[in-house]
Amino acid sequence: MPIYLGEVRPRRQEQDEQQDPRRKRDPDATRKAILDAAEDLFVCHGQSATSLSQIAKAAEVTKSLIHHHFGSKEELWQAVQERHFEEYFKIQKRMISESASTAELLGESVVAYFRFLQQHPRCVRWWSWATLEEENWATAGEKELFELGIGKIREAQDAGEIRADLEPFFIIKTLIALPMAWFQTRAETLSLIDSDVEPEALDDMYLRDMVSLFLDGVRCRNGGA
Amino acid sequence: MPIYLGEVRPRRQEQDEQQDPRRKRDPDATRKAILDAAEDLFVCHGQSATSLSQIAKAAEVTKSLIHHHFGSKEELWQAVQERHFEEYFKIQKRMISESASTAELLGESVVAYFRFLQQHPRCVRWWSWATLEEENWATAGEKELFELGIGKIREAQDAGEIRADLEPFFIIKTLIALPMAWFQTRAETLSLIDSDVEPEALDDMYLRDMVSLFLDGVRCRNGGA
DNA sequence: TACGCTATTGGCCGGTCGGCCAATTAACAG
DNA sequence: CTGTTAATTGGCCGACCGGCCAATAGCGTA
Repeated sequence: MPIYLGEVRPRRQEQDEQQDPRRKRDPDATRKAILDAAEDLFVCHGQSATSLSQIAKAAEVTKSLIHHHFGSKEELWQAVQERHFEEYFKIQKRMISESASTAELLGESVVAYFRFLQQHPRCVRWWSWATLEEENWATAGEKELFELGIGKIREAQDAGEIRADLEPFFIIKTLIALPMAWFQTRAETLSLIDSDVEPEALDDMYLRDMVSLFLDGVRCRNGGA
Repeated sequence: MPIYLGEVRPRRQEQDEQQDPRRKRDPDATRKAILDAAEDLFVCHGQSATSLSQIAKAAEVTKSLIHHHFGSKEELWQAVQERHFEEYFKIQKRMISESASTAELLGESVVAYFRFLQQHPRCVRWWSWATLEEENWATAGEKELFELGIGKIREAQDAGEIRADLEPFFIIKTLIALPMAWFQTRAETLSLIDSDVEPEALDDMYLRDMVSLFLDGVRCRNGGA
């Protein structure tokens, strides 16, 4: 004996019906709605704290439909992850490819990465969940990204722009760590700061010092040693 | 899927019975056993993926007993967290206080912090869970730690050992981020490296380059600019 | 010894979990 | 128009969740 807990709104609004009133089934839109809702909730609460019921409700879909399209909760998580990282790798790859391999390569890269994470807070949280909730193997896309970056750094090292005594892999690790860690702990940092600067201003202040420190750390010294 | 960072030892071994066979109740030992088991499982799987039944089984205790001693699951998590961070802050505070505030302060500090995390992998994971699973406010202990570190850095800046144009708070952020991020992504890194170097050797290689980069970034340049 | 306190136990609760299944029905190919 | 496919639905399942409670039993104390 089901109980009506309020009205169930249709997944597709009236505008959609005007666009195509005959179409009452749309598996692609359904899949997207489920993926979107799942990404929201997974990013917010993590996988194990998110139930299929919540996802179904948020996507305005029945729970059975999730199983129909994705199989299990685990497979849904994988599907969301694939879509997420596909987008991420595409953007990062373009970023690295477009960057010059000479003078201020690393400075531009770290700023670009910082701005990217600033505009995509989901990336930070998703990546954090992923490293905690599953065995973390490097994917092919990740390897490709590192190879690309290592190549660029080697060029800059050969050109004498960057210290040759530092392993390029570790430089990239540092480049990634500094922006990522900042946004991972952003809320905590804000509560740690007494003054009432706006978050964006604080971001910029950190970025300036961080880039300065990083560049001084990787650049060749004039005086040697 | 999950990573096990240590086994849960039985609460009372046979030796204990020999020590005091009459003693069949020991609330303190029980509390400790529950906290130990909870810490193991929370660190491994996070709070929401850990059930009270699992904790009870691991601690060799009934579920009711957990509620008796700690109230709710949430309160148990808090209790574990308090015990964990109390230990953490004590060690860190001693580390900072003992460090000199002159020449190689930051070099020693970052190495010490790196070694600490290397020997306490739980800290990395616990801290990661904490930043994801709960609203993260800076605690009093954390504030104290930062104040302490900022003071030390200011002294070094006044002594001309460290660049005065960098905000001490951000220097500390960097100092923490570089070791933390390394161990957060350690498994992924190992799968990314083709060669079969031992993990400890890789740690040392990263540490050397990271410290060198960090010190070059914060130290005053002879030539100015 | 007897009593009170509480650590400890086993059993139970309502609710929710992930997952499965049969029935319905829209879309489409012939 | 008819048959096939598959998107979609509601209902159901056993398992397990966190939490509660009455009963038991070991300990300190009077």
